[in-house]
Amino acid sequence: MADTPTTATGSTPWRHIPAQVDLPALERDVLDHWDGQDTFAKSLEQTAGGKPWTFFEGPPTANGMPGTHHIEARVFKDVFPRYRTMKGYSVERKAGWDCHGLPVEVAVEKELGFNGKKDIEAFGIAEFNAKCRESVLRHVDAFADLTTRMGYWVDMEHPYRTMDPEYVQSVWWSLKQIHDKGQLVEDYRITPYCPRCGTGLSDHELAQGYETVVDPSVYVRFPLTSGPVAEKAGKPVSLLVWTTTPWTLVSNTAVAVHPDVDYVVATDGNESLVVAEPLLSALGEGWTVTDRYVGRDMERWNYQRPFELVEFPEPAHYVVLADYVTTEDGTGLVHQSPAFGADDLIVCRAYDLPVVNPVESDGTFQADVPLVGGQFFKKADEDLVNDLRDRGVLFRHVPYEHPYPHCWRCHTPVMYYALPSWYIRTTQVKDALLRENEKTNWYPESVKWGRYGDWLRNNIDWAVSRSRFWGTPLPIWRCADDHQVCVGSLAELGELAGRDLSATDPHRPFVDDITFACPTCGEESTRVAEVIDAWYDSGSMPFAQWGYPWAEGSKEKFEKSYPADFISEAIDQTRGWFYTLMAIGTLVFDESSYRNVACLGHIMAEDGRKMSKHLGNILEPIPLMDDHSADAVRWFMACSGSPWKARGIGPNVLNEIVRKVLLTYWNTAAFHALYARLADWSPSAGAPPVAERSVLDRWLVSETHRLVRDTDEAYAAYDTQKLGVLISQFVDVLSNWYVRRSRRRFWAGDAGALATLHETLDVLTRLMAPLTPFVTERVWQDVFRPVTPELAESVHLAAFPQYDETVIDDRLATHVSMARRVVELGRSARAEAKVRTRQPLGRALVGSAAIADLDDELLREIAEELNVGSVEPLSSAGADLVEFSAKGNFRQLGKRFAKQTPVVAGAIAAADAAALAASLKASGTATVVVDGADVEVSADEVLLSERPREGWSVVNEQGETVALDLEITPELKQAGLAREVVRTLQEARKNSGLEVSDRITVWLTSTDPELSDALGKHADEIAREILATDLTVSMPPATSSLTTGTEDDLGLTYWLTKA
RNA sequence: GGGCCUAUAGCUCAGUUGGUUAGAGCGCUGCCCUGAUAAGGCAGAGGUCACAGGUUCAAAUCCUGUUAGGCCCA
Repeated sequence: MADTPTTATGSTPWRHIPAQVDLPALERDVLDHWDGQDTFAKSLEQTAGGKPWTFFEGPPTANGMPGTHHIEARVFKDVFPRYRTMKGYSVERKAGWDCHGLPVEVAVEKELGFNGKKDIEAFGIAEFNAKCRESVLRHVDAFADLTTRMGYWVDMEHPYRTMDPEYVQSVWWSLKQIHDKGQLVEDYRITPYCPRCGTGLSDHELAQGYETVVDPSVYVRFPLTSGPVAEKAGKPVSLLVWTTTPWTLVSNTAVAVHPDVDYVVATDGNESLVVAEPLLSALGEGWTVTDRYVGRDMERWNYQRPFELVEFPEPAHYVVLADYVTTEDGTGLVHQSPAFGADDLIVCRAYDLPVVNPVESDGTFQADVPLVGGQFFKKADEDLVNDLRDRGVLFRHVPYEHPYPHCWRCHTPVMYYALPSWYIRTTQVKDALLRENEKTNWYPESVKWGRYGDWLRNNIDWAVSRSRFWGTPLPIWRCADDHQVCVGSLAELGELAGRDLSATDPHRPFVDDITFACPTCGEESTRVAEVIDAWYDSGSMPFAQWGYPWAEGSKEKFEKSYPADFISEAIDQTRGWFYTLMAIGTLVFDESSYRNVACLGHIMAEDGRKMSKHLGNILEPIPLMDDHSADAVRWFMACSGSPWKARGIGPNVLNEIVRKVLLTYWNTAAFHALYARLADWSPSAGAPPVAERSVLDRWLVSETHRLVRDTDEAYAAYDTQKLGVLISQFVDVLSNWYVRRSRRRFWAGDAGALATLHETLDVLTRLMAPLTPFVTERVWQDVFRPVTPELAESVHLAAFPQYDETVIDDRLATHVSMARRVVELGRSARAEAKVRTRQPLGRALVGSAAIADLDDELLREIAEELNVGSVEPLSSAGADLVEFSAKGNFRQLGKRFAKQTPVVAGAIAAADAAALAASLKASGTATVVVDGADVEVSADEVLLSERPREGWSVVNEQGETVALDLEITPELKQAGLAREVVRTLQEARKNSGLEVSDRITVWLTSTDPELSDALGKHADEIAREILATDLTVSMPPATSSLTTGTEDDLGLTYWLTKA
């Protein structure tokens, strides 16, 4: 690395790796290194011939600043391509920008101080769109900085942009495919509409304008004219219908009932009314039920409509079935007016009912409508209700308070209004969509047939047009006779228009000006006014990013990369990009465009609340990474908690990742480099065969292969949470068990230990590289490449490690974990006895179940770790010292005894444990008495534990026992004092700034006779431990300049100097 | 109003096919260990596993309902 702070030392290639490291500074260096070496490009070149593994980048809109939440999906979009690249796949990574859409227009409108579409038209569409074009790329640099800083490798040099002419023409081509199949059609769409402003409102605008108002709610009689109860003993029978918008009754078209709800006919003696049974109480007192029908049996009963004010194409005015009908309020019979309600329109369309709309676009009734002609729609309620009352069809009238949307600009009540709109008939490919979804792997799986599957099963046609300015123009031209031509490219348009249009900007207003003679009738064809939903743009990226099929080479690129192996975005894209990608792919190619999709939860502030300016809890992404390192942030995004759930990020959790994972890993590598350098060891020097290495080496080799196997599986299954658990646990046990227990061998330059740790760190570095690409690169450059120059020049150009299943030794794993367990219990026993670890003890006794798993090598490790002379079986203390207890193993017993389990377990607990133990040991079975009968139980059905009676410090947990012999002989006492002296001098060495390998000269004096005795007997051992070439038990010569100190508790005074 | 997700220690979260005494980290207290470490270990305090029913010999785990929060949609 260019300006690395690490340096080669002397003749050895081993670099000095500092134990402390500034991760953010390290990352800046690594970024420079990648930049200088062109590492990303090399990784693509190196794998160019490999099997393709395709990833699609979901395009962000760059008209806002990137936030910390943007890092989340980008981590997933980086980790798996890096992993696949290390596995030899060719992974193309093209960035993209989403350029069109209403949010862009709204932002520009706000900048210009505009107040609606009229202002834009006055300003000029060309000028307005130019502003949008500029706005949408305003923060591309900020996104690029974020992308670079976090180590997301994606090609930002050649991104696709949804506004580029090549992209737009590709979108046109796909729309033409859909139009030619008759699946892109014009129809009515119910839009929230402000009649004063004359404009539709977006959902976002609508949400801002809710106000609580009091509307008349009316219960109206609709007399039946057909069906089994139309005539009831000469008395009229009516459907009772409830509505809060009496003005829509003028255009009543049908009445909807729920197919599965029970409806009743009730009479008060004068008349009969039909209502849903759960809402019978709406009628009041004195009504008796005479008949009942399930909703689905009422289908197509005819009735007489409430007003005869407008002409109506028949057939209409009958009962229809609709699942959305509820029995929460009203009567369970819902008035349908498809021009003014989205649900109404869907339901009525299914019955082919007409859409009758007597209201002008300014919100007034058409002038020729009797009674209410010319009236504003809301104002007409009063006259209409009065008329209903006068004619005796009004059953009840009550004021109804509810939230109703108003225009956020002018507070005019919003009208839900049928406007012509272009639809893609996705309902026609619903079965194909369900089929494609079945083939898709969702992470987490619950989304597949949960939130997303529900959306597909309830699929509705996609209203794809927008009456706006900045978007892909809908490429449909038509003449007065509605002969439509959907144009698939500028070349095609040029042919129709008879001139070269290849350089035309395919946006409004330029394409609006192009007209041609209708190919069918010769009359003038003009473009329809709309642009398309920007979601269609982004859902087209699998082919449009290559300009398919027009751009040169686009066919090859497209065919090679469709469908994608992997996409990932946050959960809010289920009905957004995840849907539009699948829908467009299925419509155009009859195949969804992705196979695996990771669907992430949202990123919150550390307090679990949404990050917002209002709360002042926003964490800016780049400062966050500069404070904690990008690797830590990446690790958080991938491995902390479940990525499928909302998660809070902040300094606490990031600091923990740095300390527990990144620095522990770094430090283990630094430790290895330190002792490999001191031993002048080389990986090429050859090491003893694994089978001849020490037990901990053999164990670590096995665990390393296990880790490769498990992480490889986790990567392949997109399970980053599991990766985090596997790697962090491995790093912890590597540092705090393997290295800790092996330190003496490293000090001695043991080739087996050095080779084992070297190999393990190599593997660990590779398999962590996709997650934490910075620190692993630095370790690769500073620890591995200097000593093995033939290695790949970057860890990201190296191969993912391989494993050998036959090397994974489960028995050895069990044995080592038992050893660790015994150590844990031994420490606990020491703490309980209040005997410090530096005081050697004679022996530890271990329960017989545990000791069966421990060979001599492991017993030695335990003895050393616990500072005891030997570890022996508990039974060696003499049989009568041991006390047994027995418990039933519920899980085992449950299989055999089911209901009797607790009784048998009780019998085991009540039995003579010593006899039970003896019998199990002798024959493998034992007999207990259950309800007077003998029952035979086997060894695995009984949990035995044993403990000595007294004079020992004993810890007994979950069947395992460790006992410490607390007798401290004079020899042990002195050995303990020697350990204290060693400890004191090691501390002094460290404080005086000596290197770990420096040799020293030492003088010691004591004021305590017992200590003096110990110094005399253990002088050689002390000298060896503290690397003293010369140790004198006396005062030093008066002239020397020395480090000195005293340890009062011991009565020790020391002087030392570098030898 | 509908659908989905979530609810476990003060905080952040694990918890396999139901099974013995529900775990970890952070934080707190005490002690210990340290020739790489910003570490590590042992112990202590801290839990009505949101609530209410149900299934079962046995429920944090399976079922039903309720409450609260989140997301999407109306």
